[in-house]
Amino acid sequence: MVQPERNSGRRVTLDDVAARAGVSRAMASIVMREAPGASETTRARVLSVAKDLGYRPDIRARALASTQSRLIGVLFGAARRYHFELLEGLYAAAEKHGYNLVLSALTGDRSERRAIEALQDFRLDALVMLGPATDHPLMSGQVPVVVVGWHTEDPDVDSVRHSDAVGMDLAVDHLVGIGHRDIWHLDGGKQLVADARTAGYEEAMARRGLGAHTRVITGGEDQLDGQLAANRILEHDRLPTAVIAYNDDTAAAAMSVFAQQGIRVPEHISVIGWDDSALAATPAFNLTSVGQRPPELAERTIERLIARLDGSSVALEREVILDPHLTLRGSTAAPGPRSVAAGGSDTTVDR
Amino acid sequence: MVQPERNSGRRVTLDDVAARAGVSRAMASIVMREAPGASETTRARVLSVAKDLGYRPDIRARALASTQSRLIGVLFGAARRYHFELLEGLYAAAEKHGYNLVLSALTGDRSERRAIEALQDFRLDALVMLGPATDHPLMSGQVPVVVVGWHTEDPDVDSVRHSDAVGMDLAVDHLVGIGHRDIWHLDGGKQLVADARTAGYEEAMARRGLGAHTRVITGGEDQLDGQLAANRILEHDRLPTAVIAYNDDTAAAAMSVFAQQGIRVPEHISVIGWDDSALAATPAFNLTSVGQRPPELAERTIERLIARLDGSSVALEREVILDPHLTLRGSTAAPGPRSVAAGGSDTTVDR
DNA sequence: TTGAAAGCGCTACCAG
DNA sequence: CTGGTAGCGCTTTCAA
Repeated sequence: MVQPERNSGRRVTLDDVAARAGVSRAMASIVMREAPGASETTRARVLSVAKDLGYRPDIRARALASTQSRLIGVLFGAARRYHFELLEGLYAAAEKHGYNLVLSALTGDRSERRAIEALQDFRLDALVMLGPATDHPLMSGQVPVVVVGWHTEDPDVDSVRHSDAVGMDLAVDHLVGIGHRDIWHLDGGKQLVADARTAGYEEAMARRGLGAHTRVITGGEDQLDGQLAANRILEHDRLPTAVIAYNDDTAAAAMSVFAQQGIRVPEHISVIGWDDSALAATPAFNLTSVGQRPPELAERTIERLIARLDGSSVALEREVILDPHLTLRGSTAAPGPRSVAAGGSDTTVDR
Repeated sequence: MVQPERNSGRRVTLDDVAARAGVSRAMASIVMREAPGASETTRARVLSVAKDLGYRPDIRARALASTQSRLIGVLFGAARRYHFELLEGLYAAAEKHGYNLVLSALTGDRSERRAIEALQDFRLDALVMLGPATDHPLMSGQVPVVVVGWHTEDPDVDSVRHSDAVGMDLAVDHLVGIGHRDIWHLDGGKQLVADARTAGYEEAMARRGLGAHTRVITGGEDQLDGQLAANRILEHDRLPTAVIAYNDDTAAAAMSVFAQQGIRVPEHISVIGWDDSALAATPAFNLTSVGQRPPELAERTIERLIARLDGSSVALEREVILDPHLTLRGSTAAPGPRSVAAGGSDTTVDR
């Protein structure tokens, strides 16, 4: 039941491994680093000894001795479900490339500056920012930085994200396709991503000659914002037949408000969310949603960082823009009275 | 595009500070560590030079040289709002004591073992577990471990949490006080905390002679679980007049389901959540909820860890159990037809 | 009080 | 391909 003591009090070092394998420490180091310069047999032997001894390299010593720390920082502002899904992918991708992740949360009391300082103490090789969406990340220029999910003008910052324009186009296209015209957008408030998404919505509507039906309702990014915005919608004399929300949280919140007012989704109003998160897949919401596969975003993010780090920058574009998809669920249907869509399996629409 | 040199190529080291201050490196080290053995004047001078130079100690070197890393690991399983609020407090408390936090998330693909291994590479001085609620944390016995929010039999693990029994008592007391008798519990599924909470509910009911009105509905911890459980409740011939949910997420989800079925809260049914999270405070839910102030939990957690680390364990109790409070909002009212409670300010009930 | 010196565990560079 | 040998930046004895 109790934790077994690690090999008589002292931890296993590279020297132990080298001695036991009958090679020099340098050799052992080469093998552990997967660096070139060791024969297959030696490599195999060292590896097996290391495993036997339960050797784990000391990242402190490793970082201190080398110019790299093999540490990637991840700064996240909100603990949204979507971020968590992204994290999952980041861990996997980083590990695959032999990197560790250092997480740093940006909480209310903790400014970006403080969070970054804490991160800098670890001597990161690179930084991934899931948020906050600022125009000029503080660590820009110091190490490779990639922001995921939004965009910045900073020439030193890469970005990996999905296209808001394409996503909006998919959403509007779907709705128009089943007969909607009065499609409103419940926006994300005043922030970079929200602006891009709103612009995408307006263009998509205009492109279909629905400029006159365009209407943007001020929203935000959390459930509370969604509730308030939904109430704001209900104040109008004539309701839209469909609403495209900024994200799944606000969409779900709006749905709840509608339900409380006896307005049924999708019979009376169709709702589309954004992120295609687990919340959207929840049976009670069963939300049609625009989404990017987080694992893919994560993979591309790490990939990009590694490329920068290796200097193997084969003509890197500063922005990686992926096409989102639209997952069709039960929250959208043709306008006007009709029965609920069958709760069958989800359908995905790609561009 | 390429890595710009930071501060004229080299970073500021302790030697730089020492040289500039005209003292030995050892002296500078003493000052930076706030260790005894330096005169006031020396200390002041060194500190000022360090600040001028923008010196930041290298935690890698520091950790390597000393037996301590001054790093506290935080393992979290779910990215729930409540955990995030807790994190906020942990950062503040750790910083106050001169410790850094290293976060590690437990995602689907990433078992506790892997997360712990990643953490161990940092040579943590201590570990805080927000989850998962296992009976025997893997790092137990290696470093001080405190689990927050639940309880374990492991004698090497401290725990800081609120009392589920007291919380349930507050909830049941409030409901009974305004006239409810048919009070059901929508439980948290099969996990440690859920069991404790269910037991608390049953005792609280029994204590008031309501044993016959006791009924536990199988639930879970996320919104989906809440939805399903709510539907399960609706299958009964006779509905309860009040429901105490396992947490705010399930409570909110249940409320949504009720609303969709035309059952109004609190007119037809009262609902109490748990965690008193931001979700509960959301106007649309306005949920009466049992809660603990996360900052307090966090503070006690770090405090306890430091005590263990310092060995200043003045007869430490293995468990710190705090009293939760009940925040009264609009989701509870006397049973039977009546109008909605005014949306005034929240009321808090302590024990 | 202060300074010199010995590592912490590892990487990286060197000549064999 | 291999085995010495410097350090990385800091803490920590131990004398002075």
